[in-house]
Amino acid sequence: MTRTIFIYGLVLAVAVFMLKMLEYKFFYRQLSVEIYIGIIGVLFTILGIWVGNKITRKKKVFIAPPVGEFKVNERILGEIGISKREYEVLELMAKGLSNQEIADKLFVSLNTVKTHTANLFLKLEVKRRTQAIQRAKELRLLQ
Amino acid sequence: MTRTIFIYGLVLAVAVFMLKMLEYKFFYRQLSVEIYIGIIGVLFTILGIWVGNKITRKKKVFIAPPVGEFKVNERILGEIGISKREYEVLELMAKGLSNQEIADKLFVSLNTVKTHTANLFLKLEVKRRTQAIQRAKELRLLQ
DNA sequence: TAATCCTTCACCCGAAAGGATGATTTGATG
DNA sequence: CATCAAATCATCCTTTCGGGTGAAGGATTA
Repeated sequence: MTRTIFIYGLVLAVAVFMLKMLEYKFFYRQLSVEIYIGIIGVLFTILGIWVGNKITRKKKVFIAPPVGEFKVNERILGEIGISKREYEVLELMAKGLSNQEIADKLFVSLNTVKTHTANLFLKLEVKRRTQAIQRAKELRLLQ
Repeated sequence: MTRTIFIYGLVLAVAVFMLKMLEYKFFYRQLSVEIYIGIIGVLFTILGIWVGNKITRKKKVFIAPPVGEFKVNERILGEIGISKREYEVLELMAKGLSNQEIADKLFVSLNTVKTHTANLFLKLEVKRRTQAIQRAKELRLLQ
């Protein structure tokens, strides 16, 4: 990235230099203003395309289809003793939300969410949220 | 594509028009040549970036629904540009391992793992590891 | 040969996550 | 009514994550 900017600057400098040369010819050989502008335009357009391709890498948006039906295993849910609220947190956690985002979505404080997650980790017997999500899917608590 | 070219032409025409106006000011208000060139340069650079983005445009790619057993979608893997090592990290990440644990398992430093994860987040266009795992499963890069 | 990619590692810094613990309120239930 | 679980929030502290940047060596390729 820094390199790209550097190269861009360099090319720009060279371009300006070349334009100065051109300017010289322009004044002494009666090159028309239009041609002058045209050359500058083409030059910078090419430069722009190049830079644009460098910084915004071409990308494709992949869209995956949703999969099949699913039924929550209520039995295990009760057996482990996961409360309604905790389950809500679990769901949002599995969607990849941060604790703060979950807190905002449920209209509670960050601390509350942290309490819920801590309880979930205890009940699911895991140490991290990634493991919790995994475990929950294994137990068919989540799709 | 034809449309893009057409729009490009249109914008070009507008640009030339604006430049003519500028030229007018240039001659009558003694705008310096450097500023004139600068404006033209910036204008056409922006134009170039825009055109570049239009040409190499992100397109939607729909992923085939899952049939039978799981098979890693090598095509997407290559298209997104995830390297072997990065994929290994992705797998371990999905198993719920921490960066440190991944580092130990792959016999590399924690910093290396963090570099890989950072690259993965870029390529998968996500912000967190939980999202990365999700996305990877959507794209059928992981089971 | 030069450019590019991959892999490796480092340092800094701020944000997020997690552990431990305690406290309050509310609703259900024996 | 007393009690218990659930839900809420807090504080303190440590660990983990993630962003940004730079750099070096090896492999591949134009």
